[in-house]
Amino acid sequence: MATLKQIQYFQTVAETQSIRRAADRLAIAQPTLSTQLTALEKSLGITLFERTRRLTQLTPAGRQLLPAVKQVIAQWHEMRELAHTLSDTAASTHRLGVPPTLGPYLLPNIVPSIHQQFDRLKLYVREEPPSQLETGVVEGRYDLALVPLPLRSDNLTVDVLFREPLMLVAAREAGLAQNGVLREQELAGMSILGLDERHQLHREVQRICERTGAVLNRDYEGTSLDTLRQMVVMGMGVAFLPALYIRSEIHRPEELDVIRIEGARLYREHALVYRPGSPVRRLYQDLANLVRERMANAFADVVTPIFDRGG
Amino acid sequence: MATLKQIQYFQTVAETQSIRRAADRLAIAQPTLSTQLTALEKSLGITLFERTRRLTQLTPAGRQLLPAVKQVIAQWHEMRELAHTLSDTAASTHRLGVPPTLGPYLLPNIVPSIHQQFDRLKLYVREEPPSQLETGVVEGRYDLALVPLPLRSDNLTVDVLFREPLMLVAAREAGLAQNGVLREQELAGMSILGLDERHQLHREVQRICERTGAVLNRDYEGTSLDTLRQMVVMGMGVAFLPALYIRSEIHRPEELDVIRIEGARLYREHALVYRPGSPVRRLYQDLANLVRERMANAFADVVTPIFDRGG
DNA sequence: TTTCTGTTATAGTTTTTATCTATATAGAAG
DNA sequence: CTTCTATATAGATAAAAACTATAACAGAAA
Repeated sequence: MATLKQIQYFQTVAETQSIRRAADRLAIAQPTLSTQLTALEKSLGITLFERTRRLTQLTPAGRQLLPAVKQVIAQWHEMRELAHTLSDTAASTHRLGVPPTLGPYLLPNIVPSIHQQFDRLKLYVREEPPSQLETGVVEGRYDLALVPLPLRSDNLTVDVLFREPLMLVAAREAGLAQNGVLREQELAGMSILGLDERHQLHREVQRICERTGAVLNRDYEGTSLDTLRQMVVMGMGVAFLPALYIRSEIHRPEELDVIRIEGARLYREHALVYRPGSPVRRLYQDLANLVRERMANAFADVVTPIFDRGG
Repeated sequence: MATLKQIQYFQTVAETQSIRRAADRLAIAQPTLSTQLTALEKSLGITLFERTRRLTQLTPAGRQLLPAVKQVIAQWHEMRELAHTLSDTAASTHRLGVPPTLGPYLLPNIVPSIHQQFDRLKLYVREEPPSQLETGVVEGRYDLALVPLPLRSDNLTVDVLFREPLMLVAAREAGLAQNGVLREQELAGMSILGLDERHQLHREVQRICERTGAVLNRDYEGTSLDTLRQMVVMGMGVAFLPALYIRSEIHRPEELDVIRIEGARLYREHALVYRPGSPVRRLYQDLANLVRERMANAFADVVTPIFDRGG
């Protein structure tokens, strides 16, 4: 069937113009080479060499086949080189899924650290709603994903990363801010703006409202954190926004008040998930740790890293 | 060592996302595929697949190696296709050597016939003095050559093609032409112009002069048949020119007389030579026959094809 | 839960094929 | 004519690729 070995043999004989010398160079016995050469010729249906005692040289057909043979060998070497660089698992491109309410505000803060520690690792990042991220990882469209807890699937490995508070954001003119803090009870009856229901955050805010007696305004829903924020600025109501978004995007305190709610468990938790069978799960664990450490070092005032709980 | 088979297996498993299905498609047993896949992974130092019961899918590294693998296989198929077209020996490019005093005047007459009969055969033609053509064929720089007889080498197969008369050419004003014929004796003492000694024709004319008593003028020698002819036109003397040259190049009879010498064996013989070991000698014999037939059909008045004598 | 089904991995065997050693054969050189 | 050197062939051995049978295991179904 024309093996790689055989075509390597072919090339060497063509170069050395001698079966004997080629055999030496290939470190095999001369009869082996003779046999393999004949086998190759038979499988190709071509006489490749004109064998004489003095020299073994290419036939016209063999001469014209040689470049094609070299191409095959060259491609093969290229493949092996690529395999070699890829043999470091951290040298591959991994497909990372992120939710739209987290990715843009978290990744810019951690990607540089990742590149610093795993300098040859590349991330192909895509944004999707968390539910689709989960199935995406299960079905293999992603290698790993950042998702909010709790998970629907139970067949994924979960590395919990950190807890991110949700802060109440109100227009400055509303005058809600009493030294930046409100008690949970004061939320009762308040009209809350949220995202549309395709976002995971919709449900999280919904749960908070149910618990605190606040009223989720379903007449106007944001399609992104940015539009939600604009709605607040325009005085349409107040909203719960994730701390990383606030830290990342809200820089003009004169327009908005950011208010912490006292006593309430107002936060969401993010985890890194991947298939338990992934041969590179170790790398993903390392990545998870890297994220936690980065959060602890530079974002301790914003989020709470979670080191102990595993998946 | 990563065989072609193995990387084909790799590709098939990647496509089918299942070892079982890939084994079916490859018409091998499933354990064989499992084993070979593992062997490939080991030899590449990469885990290519993430195997679960539900599906077997590529790892990030495997995903990135796949294009390179496809390249190798594609090149390999290309090589096999080329081999297939080359398996017709008459589909290759053969290196043909010709002497400068024959090639330009013979080839235009026979190449069309060759292309007609062997439509996919290609000839790479080079001109060199016959002695170098001979060694060129022996040493493998040429696949075959047209050379004048007799040969120096005795380790070449010789297919004698045809006999080409040498005609005496004189300036019209010299008035030598007596109805286009002279007797051999009349050559005695005549001053003959010839080519320089690097040409085979030099020696041939020299021999004729010795036999007939003519005198070879060594003060002025032509470097090609064309310059020799110009010397004759300018009245510097007479010369022996090959019949095919005359037929091909001399169209203005007013300038030159072409004279046949009666009774003398004034001719040269041309042969097609090639290495006896050449695997395509059969093709070369066919070519030789083609040339003879072409000469017999269209050039019977100029040359004498030789069908019987072999090498 | 247990069973059934489908998938991959492992064990052991057989077949194939690649390789070796020894030797035959045949040009080329002395 | 012998010797040298290169390739080819024969026969044996070793390597590896294939098979069958079966284990292990996850997920679906009973």
